[in-house]
Amino acid sequence: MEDRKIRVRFAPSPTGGLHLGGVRTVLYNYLFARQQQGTFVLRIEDTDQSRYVPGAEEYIYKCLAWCGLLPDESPLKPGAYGPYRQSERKPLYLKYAEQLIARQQAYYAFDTAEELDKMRSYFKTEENPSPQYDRHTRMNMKNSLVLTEAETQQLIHSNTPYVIRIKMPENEIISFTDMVHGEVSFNSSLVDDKVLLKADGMPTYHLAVVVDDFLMKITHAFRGEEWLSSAPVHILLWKYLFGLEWMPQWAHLPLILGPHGKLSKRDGAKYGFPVFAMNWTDPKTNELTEGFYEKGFLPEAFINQLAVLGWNDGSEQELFDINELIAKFSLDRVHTSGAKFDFEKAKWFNQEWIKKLSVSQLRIPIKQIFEDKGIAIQDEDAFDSIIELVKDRCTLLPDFYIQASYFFKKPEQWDVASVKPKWNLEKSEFFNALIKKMNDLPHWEMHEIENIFKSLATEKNIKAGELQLPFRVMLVGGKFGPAVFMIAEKIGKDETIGRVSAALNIFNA
RNA sequence: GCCGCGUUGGUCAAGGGGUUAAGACGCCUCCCUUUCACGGAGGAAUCACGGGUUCGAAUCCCGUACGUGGUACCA
Repeated sequence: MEDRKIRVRFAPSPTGGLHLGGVRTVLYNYLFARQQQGTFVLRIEDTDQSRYVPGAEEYIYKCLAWCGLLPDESPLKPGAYGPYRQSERKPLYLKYAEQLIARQQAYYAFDTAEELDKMRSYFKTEENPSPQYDRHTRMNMKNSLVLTEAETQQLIHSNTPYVIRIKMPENEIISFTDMVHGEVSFNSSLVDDKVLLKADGMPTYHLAVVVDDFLMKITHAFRGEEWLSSAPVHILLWKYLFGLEWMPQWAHLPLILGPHGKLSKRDGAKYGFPVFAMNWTDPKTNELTEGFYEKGFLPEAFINQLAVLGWNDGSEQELFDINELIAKFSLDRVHTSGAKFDFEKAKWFNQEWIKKLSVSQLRIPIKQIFEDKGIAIQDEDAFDSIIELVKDRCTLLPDFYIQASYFFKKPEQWDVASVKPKWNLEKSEFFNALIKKMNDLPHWEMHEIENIFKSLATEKNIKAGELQLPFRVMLVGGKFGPAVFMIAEKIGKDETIGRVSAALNIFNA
């Protein structure tokens, strides 16, 4: 048991966007697998045909690829334990359900949806708003526990739809040791008779997760804490079907919360931050939910923040690359309590990673942004130096466009308001004279430009400082950016002169 | 309602019987910078509450409150 090869899995259901919590679960799986020289498998939990969403599975691969968290085994890259889509494993599950029935650990139930509703509303009281299908109610229902063997067989043979439910034992303490929560226990009397096999022959999550984790030899199972309350069902199933000694070690990860509790797509829309890894468009409603990728996050930053949202190494370090995470990650330092996602901090992580990465690593995504905006980059070396010049001012990737587009085209508008109040004839004349001086300048180089600028200012008896701001606004459009004379050097003599005279017309108007 | 899991500044968090209760984000002040940032120096702000145990509790125990998840032929 102890020397089994480590195998972990991420098992999403392809029903929509991949949210923060999902990515973090992938990440912890990935880190653990890499650290332990194990195998990371991706299994698609598509047992609910009514929730099938076209494109969702491809989307998951895309997100994992962007994050750099690719699985070792998946539907696209099958290993020895396929198929990796539960819908394709359908024939596997029935025999396990029947085995449970044979041992009276499960039973057939023929209740229709209407009959279930009826039962629930009949037993519903103020104290018990949601009655369960359990030891209190099951003997009032239509199932093989109350029907005779002959009646049951008759119903099955006449193709009456049925499900198979687990028969929860009475008053048994079910406990296990969770890798993050420690000892957790439940009383079986309080757990309902969960459906294991649906009327369409598909297993529910409860059966599928146990059967597949066994068949795929999963050793450690990470999932969100929302699954903790159904853990007793899974544990019982392991005990009945395969033996507890083969059960993976569970780790129920704390939830990632939004500003007001559970993180929802709504929060993202409402507070202006993404909740999905990448843009997701619901094919039915056409509704678009923004992703971190499109928002301009670096995968390194995204992963880094998710890693430390619920885990830390005990030191003051906050910035980790993937290799450090692989080396340092440990389940016993994963928190037990949920954490609110803080978009401000997310931006900080991105900014830090922009500073951390080399220009050549940054170039590709930034170049893409410029090209999407219609600015073709021919000279990559020049582009690199511009990236270097402005990177301290950027927190999200699109900021590079805002901070550097004026190197490639003249400003679309000028921040006239910050110039106008102090604008006068003398200043206007200064710039006219400056145009001439610049024109005559043989070496177009920042210090030389600065020299003529300052000596002209002295000559005209105006403080150079008061002229630099208008000059800046003329060249970049606003009050931002690196040293003005550097900008002038980069955009060139003709362009500088052109922008000064164009702006002069506006300022003098 | 019932069951599970939680609770250290606004947020992320370290600390797990004796600490001036780290650090980070955000916020504020100042320095640097005749732009915006970066950077630097400071500041405000925390152990949910009530009982125990103990010489001593943020740390251990019990309650309460609050939050959160579950309570589907969804995962």
